[in-house]
Amino acid sequence: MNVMNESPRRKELTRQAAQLFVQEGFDRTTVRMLAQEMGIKSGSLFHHFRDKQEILAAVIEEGTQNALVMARDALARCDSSADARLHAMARAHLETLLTDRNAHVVALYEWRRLDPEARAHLSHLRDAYETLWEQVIDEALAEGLIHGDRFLVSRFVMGALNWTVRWYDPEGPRTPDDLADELVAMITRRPA
Amino acid sequence: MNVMNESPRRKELTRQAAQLFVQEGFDRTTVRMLAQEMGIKSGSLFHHFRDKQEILAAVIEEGTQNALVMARDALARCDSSADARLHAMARAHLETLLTDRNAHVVALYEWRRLDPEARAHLSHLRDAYETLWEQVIDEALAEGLIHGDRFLVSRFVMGALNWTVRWYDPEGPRTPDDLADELVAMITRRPA
DNA sequence: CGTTTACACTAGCGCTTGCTTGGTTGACCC
DNA sequence: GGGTCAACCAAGCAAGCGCTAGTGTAAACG
Repeated sequence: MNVMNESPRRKELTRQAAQLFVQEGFDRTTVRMLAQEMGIKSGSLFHHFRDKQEILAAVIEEGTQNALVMARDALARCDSSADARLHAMARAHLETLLTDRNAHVVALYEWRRLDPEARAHLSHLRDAYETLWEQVIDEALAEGLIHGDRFLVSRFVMGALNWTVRWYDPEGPRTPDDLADELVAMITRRPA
Repeated sequence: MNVMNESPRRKELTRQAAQLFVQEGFDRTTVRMLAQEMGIKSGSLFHHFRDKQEILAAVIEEGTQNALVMARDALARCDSSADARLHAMARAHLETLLTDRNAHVVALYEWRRLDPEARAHLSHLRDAYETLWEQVIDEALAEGLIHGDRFLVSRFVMGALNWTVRWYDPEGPRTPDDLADELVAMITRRPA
């Protein structure tokens, strides 16, 4: 059992697991269902993952890692004005939420099913991401672009953004960038 | 099996079930755990509820029903200015989220575990609540208190509010009213 | 060539799950 | 004081669960 590796095979299996976790929820997804989706038998699954928990952790790690990379890239690519950076973060957030939807839905809904060790490890990743947000919020506050409590504003913004997975329809008329722009407009006191 | 009634006994059992569902998640909560928490044996549980699903539906119905009543009362109690009504809705929302926290956390996290019939029934309740919000948002838009797309603004606000169950600490320095006021300030373009 | 390695299989163990069945208890009612 | 009824219990069934053990196989390696 080569449990620790980052093989492309394992990446693909993780992606398929995410799909099922979204459809059925973690607890209702059996190892037999996972195996069938992957085109193997349930026993073979444990060649790639130590146990079912590890599959969940892999899914969430993937999604969070990607979000962090996307956000850092987006910040690196834009100028230093708080407005530009706020837009960049919001757009990057919504873009990962779309392209990597399954993994993020799992991260949002099944976080509590992680065992304590996995949770501790993944908390660091998530904290790094949230710190990015707080920095950008701080800059916007410093420039007078927005007002209010830094802690509360960043929580409110994260909530508004994450809630989109509940109602956003990719087939609808609105693009993720539309949402991002409207949200930033809403909190920066400029007409949309 | 007196399944349909609204006995006070059943209300109390529902409250205890909500507690467990929050702690363990619906799927991980066994009927034996529920029975123990209720001080009865697992078999006796099915005297009060048809099956495990019905307990979940009862928990969510309770919470949503209460939220609807609270919101309507709050609106009835305040004057007709959009600002006052916006505050009233936000405060009422956060107050139920606090006093009825268990039921609302279950509604937010375990909604997808409902079977189709229960979901259809409860959707109406939830829609009624969301319609209230959209009306108040409409009034605020009409008065020029806020700007933007009615649909998007109400979704963003609901997201920001519902996300609070993730991070809000009732023991902390902030009251629910503080949060409500800060949120309204954030979207109405007035300094906090 | 023989050995190793990655990946898959079959078969099933030990346990837990939601739920059923058949029966007991005690409070209330005419 | 016999009948009714809500509330509970003891016992257990059939199904499904995560996971393990042991084996097969084909490609890669020296």
